[in-house]
Amino acid sequence: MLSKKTKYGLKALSYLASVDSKLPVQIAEIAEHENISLKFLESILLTLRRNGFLGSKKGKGGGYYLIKDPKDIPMTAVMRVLEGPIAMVPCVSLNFYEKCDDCPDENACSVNKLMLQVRDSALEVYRNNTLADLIS
Amino acid sequence: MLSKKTKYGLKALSYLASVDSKLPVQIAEIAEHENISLKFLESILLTLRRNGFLGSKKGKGGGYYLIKDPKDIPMTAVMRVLEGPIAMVPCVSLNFYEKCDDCPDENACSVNKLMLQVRDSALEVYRNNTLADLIS
DNA sequence: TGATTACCCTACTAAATCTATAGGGTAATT
DNA sequence: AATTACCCTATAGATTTAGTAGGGTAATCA
Repeated sequence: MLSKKTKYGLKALSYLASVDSKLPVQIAEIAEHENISLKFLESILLTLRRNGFLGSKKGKGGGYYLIKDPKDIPMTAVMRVLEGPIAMVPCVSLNFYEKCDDCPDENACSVNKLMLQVRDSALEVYRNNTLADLIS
Repeated sequence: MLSKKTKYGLKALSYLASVDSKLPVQIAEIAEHENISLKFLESILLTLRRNGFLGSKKGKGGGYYLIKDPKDIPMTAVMRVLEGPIAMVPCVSLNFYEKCDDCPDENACSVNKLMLQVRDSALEVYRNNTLADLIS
């Protein structure tokens, strides 16, 4: 299940990409337009800024804005920051690998075998989609 | 994230498919071989039986066994029973559809657009894999 | 320079879900 | 009739989610 955090983050990014001016957009405006709790959105935008997706400007006329061109923002990066691992089990994760404590041999594990394919197929989708693709 | 329930269920099914006799296998044997809590496994096997994947036999020499040939058990069916919806958001789910309460227009929603592709790619993997494919 | 605006940060919490554990009941086989 | 193994209910600790509350701080503009 996709977390609300990821969902809201994606919506916020999409909104920022759709207004397409480089002017900062206030949190309140995004929250209202996308029906998101203001305080919750605030924390999400903060992590997006810390991870290099957004810039922010304080003071009057401030707000958040995209740092890069939407077509240069792949969904792989966004998903990893917001949702975490793309893989459904740690033992097939590229960026968050962890060994299963109950599984003696990964290569013989049916779960591993299946989830490897699921991860690859999801990765392909995320790699083929940039933020620009989502708003067209 | 894949739940332990699904993980254990898949492992149990794989084990039953790998022994490939039609003789019932006791819960305790599966639990020990796959490092699964016995009582937890018990409840998982029960739901698999109720959903037409397994048969059971009581009494001495009893246990669980596959009802169908492993190559006739698609992962789509297994995943839906154990894990629930394959889609990451209800608004793109085929079998568990639900409208988003915060989203005025699904067709204009970027999350919907992305998750639709993710669902389709996952579905393709699950459709192309039967239980037989996982143990070979 | 001072008021305003908007970002920034911490702490807490209600609710839900997950992952079991405990303990007993019941049905089928030998 | 005894044994074996399935079947069912209830409970609970841990973790995660999805916020809420409240205040602090930095930058802008008049």
